[in-house]
Amino acid sequence: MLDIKFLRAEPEAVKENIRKKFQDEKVALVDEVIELDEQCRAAKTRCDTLRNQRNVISKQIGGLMKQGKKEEAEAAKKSVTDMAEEMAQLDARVDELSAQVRERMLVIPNMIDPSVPIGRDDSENIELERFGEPAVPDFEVPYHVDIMERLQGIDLDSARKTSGNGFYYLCGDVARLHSAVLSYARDFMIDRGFTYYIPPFMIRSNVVDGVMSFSEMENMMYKIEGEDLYLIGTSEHSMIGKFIDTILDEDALPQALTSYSPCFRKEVGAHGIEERGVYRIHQFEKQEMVVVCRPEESKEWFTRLYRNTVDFFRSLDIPVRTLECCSGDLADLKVKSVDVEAWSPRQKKYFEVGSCSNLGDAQARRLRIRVRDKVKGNYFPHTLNNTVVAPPRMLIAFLENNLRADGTVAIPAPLQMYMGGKTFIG
RNA sequence: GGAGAAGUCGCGUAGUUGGUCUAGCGCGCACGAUUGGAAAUCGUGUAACCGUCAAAAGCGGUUCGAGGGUUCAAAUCCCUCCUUCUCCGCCA
Repeated sequence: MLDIKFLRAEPEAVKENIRKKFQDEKVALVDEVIELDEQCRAAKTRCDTLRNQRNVISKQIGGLMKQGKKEEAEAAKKSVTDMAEEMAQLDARVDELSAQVRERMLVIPNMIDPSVPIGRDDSENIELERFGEPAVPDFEVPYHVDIMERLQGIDLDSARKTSGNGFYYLCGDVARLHSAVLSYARDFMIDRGFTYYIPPFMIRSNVVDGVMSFSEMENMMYKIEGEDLYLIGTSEHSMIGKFIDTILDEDALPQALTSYSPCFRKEVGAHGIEERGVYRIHQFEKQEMVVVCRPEESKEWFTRLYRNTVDFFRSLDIPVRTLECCSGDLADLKVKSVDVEAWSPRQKKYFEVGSCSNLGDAQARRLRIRVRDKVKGNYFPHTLNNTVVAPPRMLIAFLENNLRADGTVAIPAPLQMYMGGKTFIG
């Protein structure tokens, strides 16, 4: 969400930004906002003036009543009554106009960072850097579900019976591996100075409204029947939600948080749950990073955040690359975003395992998250988020890359203490 | 789930026969005075958002959990909702 003052001052820049994102149909919204906003402010000014008059007269009436001057008081009352109708109309007009302005402001995309490459869709995302050798072994790497089944580590048939498609039972060493990865990720981030959180796994509708659009909500969030509660789709929802409508002290910044949670997603829409396996599912678990920082520090944090994920995967011998989201593929709220992708020796390509985003001040503005600054006045901080790791999807990369010719799976050194000292499973 | 109590400007509180409430007081905080320095003391200040303005100051508006209503006028009266606390019940 943009600052409307910025839009008023730089309408052409906002339009140019919309074009860069190939959303030309939204260009007209800019002029509409300017027009509606102007009307809205005019109505508000007029309404405020009337209300001021009313307040002044009301106060006089109070004085008159006290002195017992009944007739004068009655006359004054009448003059206020005459204003009431115009005021009511103006009030309604202001409400209506500001709703129309907000409606448009919510869909006008955030200003993208100058470094974001211009492109229409995900096919034009740009590889930034590779880490590790994308090796293909000389034996065949099976589909990840087959690897898991051979390890007696997954039961999809039972999950379909109890819960339907898109759910899983993990068991034995694979389940243990799943927990080990999360425990290791937790400690990995704590060691890097992040504060560990276990947040609520359900949030209220007003928080949901704040952190996502209506269509996102419809396509992602599971609602608890008969309660004003939704299952979170990511811990970012509860972690950012905790700051809604708050003013942080300057010395509380930066907030560098790492949170664990299960994540629940309906996955309605474009992709859906069309594939077998645990790549896209209704339930997974995730270690996340969330940062709230000073605006001038967000670029530096952005790089640090996705490097954390790269380092994490590299420490588990998984080759990764970073992929910069082009303008057209960038979600409207984001200033810049980089995906971390892991190498799949079976598919011989990289696939997404995490996404790092800098939201600038847009999310903070939308959620009224502010920082107290007595000298310059309160300001909106920047917010960022990134995936550390999200199994079981991550296990696909893990198993494929650590699979050995004899069918066993190597456990890299950092994970061994979380696996009871095992150096391999199988 | 049952019963009761309560939500006021960072914190704690005052304020309910509607009108100098333009929300008082205490604490905290900031600045200043005093001091060799400090404590103590004294003084001053102490919210957010919107509008007006080139900008600041100033001025105006809104906000006493949220929303609606009554009224010329609502922290105060009425309605609906939310939340918190206490006790009981149930339960990882």
